[in-house]
Amino acid sequence: METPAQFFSTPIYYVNAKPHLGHAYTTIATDVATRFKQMDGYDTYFLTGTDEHGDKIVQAADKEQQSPREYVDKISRLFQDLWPRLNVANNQFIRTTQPDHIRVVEQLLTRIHDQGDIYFSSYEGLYCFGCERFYQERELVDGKCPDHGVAPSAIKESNYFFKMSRYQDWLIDHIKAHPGFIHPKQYETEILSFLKEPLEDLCISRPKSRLTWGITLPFDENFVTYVWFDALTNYISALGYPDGPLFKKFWPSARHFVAKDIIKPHGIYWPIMLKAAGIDIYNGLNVHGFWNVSGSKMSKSIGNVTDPVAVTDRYGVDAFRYFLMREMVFGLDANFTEDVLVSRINSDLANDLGNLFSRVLSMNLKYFKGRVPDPNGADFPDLSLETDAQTTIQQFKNAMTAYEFHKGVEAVWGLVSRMNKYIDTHEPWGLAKDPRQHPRLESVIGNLLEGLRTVACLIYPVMPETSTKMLRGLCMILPETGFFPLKEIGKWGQMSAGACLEKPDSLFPRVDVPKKPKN
RNA sequence: GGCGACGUAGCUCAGUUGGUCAGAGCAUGCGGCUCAUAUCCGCAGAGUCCGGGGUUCAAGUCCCUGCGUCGCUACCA
Repeated sequence: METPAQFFSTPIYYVNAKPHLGHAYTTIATDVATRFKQMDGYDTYFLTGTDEHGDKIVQAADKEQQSPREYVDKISRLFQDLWPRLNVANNQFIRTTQPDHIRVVEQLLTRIHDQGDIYFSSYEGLYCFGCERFYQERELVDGKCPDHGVAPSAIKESNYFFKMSRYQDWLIDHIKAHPGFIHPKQYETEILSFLKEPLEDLCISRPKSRLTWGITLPFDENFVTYVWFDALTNYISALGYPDGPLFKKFWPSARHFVAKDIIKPHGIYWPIMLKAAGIDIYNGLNVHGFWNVSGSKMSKSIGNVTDPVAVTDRYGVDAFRYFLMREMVFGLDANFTEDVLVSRINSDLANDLGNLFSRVLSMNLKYFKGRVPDPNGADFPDLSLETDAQTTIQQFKNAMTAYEFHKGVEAVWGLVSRMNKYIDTHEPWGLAKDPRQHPRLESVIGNLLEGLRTVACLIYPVMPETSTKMLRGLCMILPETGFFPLKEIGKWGQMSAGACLEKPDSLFPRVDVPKKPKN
């Protein structure tokens, strides 16, 4: 049987500011999904990158007295350097200023232009010379430009337009015929409701008199292409469209992760562009919500733009990744607060998981000098955790397959909790006092070790470092991939009997919280 | 204005297709254990599931309506 392929992407991030919490979340979520699919037996490809053309880039570069090229190199570098620090294992980092990307954009534009879905037309609008842009009536304040306080002038400009309206009915049918194309469902509803209104055609160019930092239209050298034909095309240019082996293997298995602010370009423009170009439509869109910080929207003026580097430096990468996946219901908004992060670290990671790992291994050390009990020793069906583990694996798989990361994490913690109860119920310290009970004690410890192995395997997508640390502590020999395939995890008795386990370091030290004085 | 989301225990929030759905975690109180990172386990409390109406044998769960919070309203040519 052929290995199924799965392509995941993040948006390419616009390099007009440095990376923040939102970028980190999208990218980590995509990384988690990728790692999970690998465990589930897929060949995966994970793409991220930066979007580097356009007006705002030129302005930002001017402000820093740099050329656009210098400027985009600098900011793009910040993104490229961030991902390894967050344990994000992307296969490729694409930049829209790369020649091979530019070539594909040109090809795509040519193709769609040749078949007649791009036309030239003039537009008359309200233009502010200070801002160098057109305004919609509703954007004006008392009929004046909000930045300059000057009434804009009515001027005429000609541009190229993409005939999206032609494909509106097709898109509606496509969405309805492919459940899950836009996930979660509430965003599909949203897109379909947009599509109830007639689509207007998309302006895809800017005259070079106004903007030169872009890709020149292949059919008119006086214009550059604007935003979406440049940015969205990255998803296929990165794979080497039209003939590259990656493209042949991974297209159209793409699922694009995006935040809810860019569902329209991804849910409407992009499928229509593909359709017009005669390219297969991507598999689907995974849309997530926004992170608020301490209860308010992230913004520069409030000063709560959260820097992922600062958080991970302080609390660790795995704790950060865990928090993001556990705390946000995929698709809904969530709140990021340092208090809540610390509370999650202390209760879930230190008290539940870390302490469980520690108590089991120290009992094994105390009662059996660290030797792993023989799985073929005495069998006590009433002591088996195998069914619990298998149930957990199934729940985990179901949740992760549906991109419900918080549920996947919860399923694993359900097992952690059951193991803590199990210890209390069977009181190994009581069994240890009676030599006749030693076979039972061995079975209890053996089951707990197997349970820990299961947990260690399952947390791999979310917390790869901790997974490895735990598996090493359990003397499991890691496959070269760094993880155990999902379908192999449930098999009981995989620990090597007789291996000698040492007392490990704490997985997650508690974070001291100064008690708040009452009142 | 239009469209959409949300409004569930002190706090943060889960609740696919209507029928153990009145929940989890945290916080709080009491009790238990000692293997463990002063960790773990048990028990307890509170909520008219925003208000009102409707459909149904049965509704946080569907429909209508009111209130509150938030987001989008694109092609910024």
